[in-house]
Amino acid sequence: MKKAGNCDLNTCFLCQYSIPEWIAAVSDHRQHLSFKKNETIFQEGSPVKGIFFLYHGKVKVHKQWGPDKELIVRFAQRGDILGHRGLGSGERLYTVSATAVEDTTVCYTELAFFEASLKVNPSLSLKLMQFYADELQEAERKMRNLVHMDVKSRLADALLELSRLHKALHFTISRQDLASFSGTTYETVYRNLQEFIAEKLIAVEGRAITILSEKKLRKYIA
Amino acid sequence: MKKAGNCDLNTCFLCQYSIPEWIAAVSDHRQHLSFKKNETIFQEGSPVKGIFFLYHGKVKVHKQWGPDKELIVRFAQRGDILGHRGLGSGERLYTVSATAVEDTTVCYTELAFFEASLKVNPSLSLKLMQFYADELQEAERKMRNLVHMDVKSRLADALLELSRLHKALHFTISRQDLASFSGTTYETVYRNLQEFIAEKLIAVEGRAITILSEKKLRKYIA
DNA sequence: GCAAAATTATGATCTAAATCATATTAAAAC
DNA sequence: GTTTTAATATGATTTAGATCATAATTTTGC
Repeated sequence: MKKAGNCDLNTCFLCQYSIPEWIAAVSDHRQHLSFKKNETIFQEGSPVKGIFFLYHGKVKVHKQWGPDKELIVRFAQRGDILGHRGLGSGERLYTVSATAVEDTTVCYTELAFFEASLKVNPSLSLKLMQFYADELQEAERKMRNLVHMDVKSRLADALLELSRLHKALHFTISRQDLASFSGTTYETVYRNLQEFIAEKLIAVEGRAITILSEKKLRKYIA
Repeated sequence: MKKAGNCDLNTCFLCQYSIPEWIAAVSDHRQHLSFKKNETIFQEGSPVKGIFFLYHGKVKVHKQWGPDKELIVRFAQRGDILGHRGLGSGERLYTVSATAVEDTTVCYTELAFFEASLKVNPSLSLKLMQFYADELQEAERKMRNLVHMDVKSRLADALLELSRLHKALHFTISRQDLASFSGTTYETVYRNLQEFIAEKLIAVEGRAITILSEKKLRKYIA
């Protein structure tokens, strides 16, 4: 982790939904940090000191279970807020970890400044509230999927979500991350990907996955 | 569902966190409804017209999967807000159903009034935001549990949560609801409850469950 | 550029928990 | 208060998917 070049004050969740008059304050209070691939941005269980906004790169948000099991709850993209899960009514501890999956640049603001931003910018508060509602909906939809859908369907769902996130039918992800994102194991992902390939729903080359039939993939979910 | 006697303007999430001057407005805009055991308060997929506050009774918040599978995501208690999951950025549809598990009285306010309340009462907004963050944390903790813990541990977790919710070591719940809350089936709940009884961690009489050793039950989770 | 570490590939085995089947009992409805 | 319906009890069977084991290949660090 090290300091990095400036963001454009125009991209992230904070800047997008703050009134123009506030942007100067943001500029004064932000700090730029960059992280190499696989570096930890913040760690589950450690105290929340501030909020992050992703400027460049990709980040996985994940929970650990024991030494070697994880669950990826979200992939964050350019502009996204990171660390807001820590803002509950309990102890201010991160309830997830955030790890760069490629070289990444983020803006960081201390908690106090972010809270001031919420007070000053009603539309920021509103958008954050909506974002929480969206994430809660999605988390509970996935809970239902974990309980009632089989792995192949969950994997189809994960592939479609990744495609949506990347705004492309083509993206790159390791088998293990795909397993942690679908709530299963590496081996099971491997086998089901083979099946999808045989059914010509996807094409795979190393870590690169291309969706060939979004439609047929979607049928696995309903 | 029918109209019911007045709430005390003092108990629910809305009244608790509104400024005193706003309470008169709440009084003008609330509507009282009562639901019998097993009646539906609102249904997954139907449009969000308003927000509910539970005044008396118990409500399960659940998602359906096919005709006969469900997942209970939450039990709501006196004072709790209901329907806020529908306030995301997408279509305003309830993403869960709410069903009375005992005779229940709720206050109802139209969406527009609730949104006005949020604008007028910053501390209501703040509390709602914290509540979302709490629920999101909890949903993701449960996702991790579904993926990585076995049923017996999840059942222990569910029993402890129910105990916490009821603020008592004694509570009442059907086996099927316990299954839907733990992400498993009736039969598996039945068998694991037998084991807990044999281990003297709980006592069961009909639908009534008493926790005998919170401590030992807790060991199943860690 | 090479050694070490991580990721991928693939078969064999095992097991937790779902499903099925069928009494029995309890609760609700008429 | 009896019929109907729903919830509980419990054994037998099946299966999806985890775990284990071991190569082969790729990536990364020095």
